[in-house]
Amino acid sequence: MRGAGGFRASVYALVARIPAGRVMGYGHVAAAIGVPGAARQVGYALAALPPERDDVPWQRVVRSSGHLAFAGDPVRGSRQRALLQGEGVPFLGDRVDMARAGWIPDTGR
DNA sequence: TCCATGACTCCGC
DNA sequence: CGCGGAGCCATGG
Repeated sequence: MRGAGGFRASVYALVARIPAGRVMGYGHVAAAIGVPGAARQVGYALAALPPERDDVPWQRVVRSSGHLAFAGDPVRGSRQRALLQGEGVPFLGDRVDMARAGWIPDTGR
């Protein structure tokens, strides 16, 4: 899992650890699994996320700026925002309040 | 093994 | 503060 022969597996495992009401940036996730700069691959991994992995809260992964990845998508975009708000994620207009909703694995907070 | 793609990020204007 | 371009790295054909 983590690291060897499973970049995507590491992403799924970490995203699955994100508690409700919290979010992480793509770059943060990549760095957390040991591959800083691979933010695009995190999104790519979630894009390839199979239906079986419905246990992975992909909606809790947003951009470093706090804006949603699907901001321009009227279908998935609105759904992601609805899911996050339903979990109690603080929003600042159209973007997430990373200062409060941002979650770091090691801190456990 | 090489080439093309992409749910991103940083930097400059 | 918004827009555009270049850089990055893993995955699939």
